[in-house]
Amino acid sequence: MARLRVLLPLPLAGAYDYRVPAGRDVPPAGSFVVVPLSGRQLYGVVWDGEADPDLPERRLRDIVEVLPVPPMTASLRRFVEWVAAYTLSPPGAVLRMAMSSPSALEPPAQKAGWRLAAAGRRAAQGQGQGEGRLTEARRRVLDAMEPGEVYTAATLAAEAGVSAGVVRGMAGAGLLEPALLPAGAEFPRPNPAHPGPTLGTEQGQVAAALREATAARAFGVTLLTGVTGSGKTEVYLEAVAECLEQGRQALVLLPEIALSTQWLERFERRFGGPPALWHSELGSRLRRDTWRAVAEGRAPVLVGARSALFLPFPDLGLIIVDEEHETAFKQEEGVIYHARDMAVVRARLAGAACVLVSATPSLETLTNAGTGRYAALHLPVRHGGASLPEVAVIDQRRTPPERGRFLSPPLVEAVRETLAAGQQAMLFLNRRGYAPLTLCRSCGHRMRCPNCTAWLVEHRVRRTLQCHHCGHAEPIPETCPECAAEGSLTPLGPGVERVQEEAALLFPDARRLVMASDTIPGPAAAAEAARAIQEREVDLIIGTQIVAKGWHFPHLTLVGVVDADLGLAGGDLRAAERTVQLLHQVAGRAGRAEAPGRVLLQSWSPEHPVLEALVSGDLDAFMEAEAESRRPGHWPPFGRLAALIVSAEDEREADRAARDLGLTAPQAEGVEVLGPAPAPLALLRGRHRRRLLLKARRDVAVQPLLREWLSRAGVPAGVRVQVDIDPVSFL
DNA sequence: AGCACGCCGACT
DNA sequence: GTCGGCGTGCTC
Repeated sequence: MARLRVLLPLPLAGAYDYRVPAGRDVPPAGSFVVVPLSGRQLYGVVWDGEADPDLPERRLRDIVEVLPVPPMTASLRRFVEWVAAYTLSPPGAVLRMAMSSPSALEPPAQKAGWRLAAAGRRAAQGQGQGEGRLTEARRRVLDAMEPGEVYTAATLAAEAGVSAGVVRGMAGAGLLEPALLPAGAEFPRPNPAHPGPTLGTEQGQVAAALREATAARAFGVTLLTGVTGSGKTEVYLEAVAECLEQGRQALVLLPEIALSTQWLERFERRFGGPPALWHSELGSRLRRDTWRAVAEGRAPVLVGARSALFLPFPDLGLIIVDEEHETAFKQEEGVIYHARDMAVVRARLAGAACVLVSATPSLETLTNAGTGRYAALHLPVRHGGASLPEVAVIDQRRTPPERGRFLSPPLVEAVRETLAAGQQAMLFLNRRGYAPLTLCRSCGHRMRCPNCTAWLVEHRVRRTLQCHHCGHAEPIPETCPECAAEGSLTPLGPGVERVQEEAALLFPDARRLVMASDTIPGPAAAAEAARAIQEREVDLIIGTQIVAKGWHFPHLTLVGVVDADLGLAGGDLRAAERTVQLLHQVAGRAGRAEAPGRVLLQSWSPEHPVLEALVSGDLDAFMEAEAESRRPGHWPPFGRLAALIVSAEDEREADRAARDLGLTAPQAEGVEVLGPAPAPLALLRGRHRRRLLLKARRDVAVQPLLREWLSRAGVPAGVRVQVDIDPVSFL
């Protein structure tokens, strides 16, 4: 009896061997199968390679069933293996991401529909005999139908522009016969020939280059840069159009797909219809239908969050990573991976073109473009004649805000002018809630999270103190929990809620909108906010980083950054790079139409290179300097990093395990291990955390080193060691 | 990921 | 004397 290997979506070390019952066909690699495992039945994938001939027959069990789904392509199987090896995760854990909708593997439910009967086909060809006179309405229904295709009564009536009664009547007359069709959403086919927006000369040239890269039907990476408003989206949608014309599938990754309603409008303008969507908020039904539509090639374009990389595209021709510098592409839990980097790998294994898009590319990507590994295309000007906003710093030391206030006089004045001119203004502060710290004025006690090394953030609207790391929330106490003093708890520092309170005092007549992840929880709220702003129902937007991405606010002419220094503190390798990217992105919201924009950055250290770069607008020079500061120490992208996070409920256990790991650290040429040290979030969700950082030269393969190190060290029970290859966050 | 087996506290 | 807590270990 034949044996084969089956990979299961579980964190097991490898594939398990199963038997194909006698007389049954041996399913090819990639087939989705049902197999027994310790008394239950699981879905798995027939994997490549030979089964172990030494495994005794009695330990083998039979494959139960081969599922009627297109097999997983070799390209996706290699991708699963590659990601597992790179991230040091069990392959099954990666496979689980590629099987994220198990119910999609089951035969789809069928629903009742109609197709042309023999009499209907004759009538359609004008050879009807005795089936009654062919009315105009019935004629239209026949014209709308393809022979052999199955339609629901409702879609058929809608397509033909007749009432449902006509369809019923035709069925009664024998022109149509009942048939079953797969239930679930019909997936629209975006039309590459749809007349989209007209491109400018330079846009057209860049679009042509991207089309060429896509038409090559081979792997290659292109970096597409250009300031906000230069039309990068419209340009890369031409690559999508080319991919569709090639008959291959296209994948667009966006950092925050759930909030991207304006992006979807631009897509529809180009293609006359929507793409398929993939993100964590999809309902289970839509999720299942989408997964299956992708697998069957019925979804030619899919737009999604990072997890969409693991969808079973049968013939992927193009991957776009928009806002490639965004840290949201880094998955920080479970299998820890960077979707931008994995997109490049997925494209290579699929023989697809890959386009990385950003106004402010990451240093990693810039370096790859600099060495010629990636092609580079640039859109130099803003489309439609709009100019870049003018950026200036407000020196808080010279013109400080009033005591207990956070908006300095020049910024208040600028907002006033803007509002008086009937234009919109935005105040940006990357901090949710009312105040980041609550302090007792009487004894100095600070309200902190019981589970994490973090202050509790006051959310005045919800009347709670919240931890932004673990979700802990408690009511704001009347008295200090430490010294019992009454009314002594004082909010310290601003969050967007507090800025909105100040704005209410300063600009009482302005219609204000707070945009933060807790006030804009999903696509519907995002769409409503975008609409209200576009319709000028809002004068002043007060927002966190969610306002930075992808929005188009044509009447916004002033952006005030409440705290431009925020994010520069702390020993994070990428703090400066990230701050430049975020603030540049926010600045790009201003002045997109005919009115020129203005950006004011409140800062206590205007001489900081980040602020100077933003004011001068010379981000290239800033990134070059950033590169030169990282090169000598072999910091990324000129070297490799891997973080080990050791955690345990017991603090001493965590300490001991981390110390033991440090003592057994690999000693090799070009490799350095830093730590252990308490993680900045030394306590997270009740676990004590220690960090070690392995730094290696670029030419060192860190995975074998780490594998050997971890197996040698032997982690005690209760202690968890997470490996984060290419860490982005240093918490 | 489940689920069983296994060793220490409050009960019919 | 048992029922049950969830800590370790195995599943082809």
